[in-house]
Amino acid sequence: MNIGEVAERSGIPPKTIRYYEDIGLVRPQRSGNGYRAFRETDLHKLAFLGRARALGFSIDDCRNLLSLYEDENRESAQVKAVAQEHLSAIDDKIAQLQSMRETLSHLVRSCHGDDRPDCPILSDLAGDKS
Amino acid sequence: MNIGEVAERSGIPPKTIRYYEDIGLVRPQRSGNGYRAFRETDLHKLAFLGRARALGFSIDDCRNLLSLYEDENRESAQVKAVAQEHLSAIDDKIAQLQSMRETLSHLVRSCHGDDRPDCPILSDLAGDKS
DNA sequence: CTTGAGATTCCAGTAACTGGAAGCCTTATA
DNA sequence: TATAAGGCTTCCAGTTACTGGAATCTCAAG
Repeated sequence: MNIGEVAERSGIPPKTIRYYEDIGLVRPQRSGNGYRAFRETDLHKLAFLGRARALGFSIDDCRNLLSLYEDENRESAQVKAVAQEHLSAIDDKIAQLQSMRETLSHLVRSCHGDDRPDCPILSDLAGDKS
Repeated sequence: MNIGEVAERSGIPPKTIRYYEDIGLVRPQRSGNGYRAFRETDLHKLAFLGRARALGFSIDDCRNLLSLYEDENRESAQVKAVAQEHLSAIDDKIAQLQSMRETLSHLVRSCHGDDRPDCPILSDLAGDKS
């Protein structure tokens, strides 16, 4: 398989696949013409990566998960640990965003948003006390 | 004021303040010794930036908000538009994270997490049906 | 006079790609 | 057979918003 077909089938753009090779996540062989020659296992790996990335795992986590996946003797506890840590990072991020959202939506609601210059959003950012 | 004091009072680290000058967000004067000489207005601007950044506004948004802030003839509608767009970006991000969270927490719950290699998390990432 | 704190500049690295240029390789068509 | 289109290659640069570190300079205290 050439890179185009793999891209199509894995849903990962060619550029990204080349990047993943650069950083050692996949190691496709090469055909005589210098083109990358992907096997089914490479495709499988890339699809794995695509799903892990879609769940927000970092590249480093992905590397880790992939090696656990390929290790017959892994302990599921190791996988679970990675996932749990990521989950709690997601929770933190959600909490942070929700707090921003809270403040921001108050501000937006309080701004009349017309042609007058008076604006509580700017006042707040400027630090004006109430 | 030297950069250290401004950093202290604005809560923005010196490195970041220098960076903000690099990209033209603040333009402190210079004293004879080459040190940056900040006025109260610079400090005020930096505090403004700190608050905007804390609400998740991008540097570009900040630049925009700052210029609106300094424009006596702004229309509050412009400010509100920036804020609303950011708010909806935040909402999108929260939704995306919550969807990740959903999937991931199911997976985590379904993994027994012991010394056995069997792991639903990996199975899911590998694309195993059911 | 020396020492230490705080200031300066410049370079590089972070995360994970993405865009673009220049140039092969292959295939189809005129 | 010439050529044009499309896919592939590599390499360089840019993105976001800083942050760390090195080498050097300035200033105040003892």
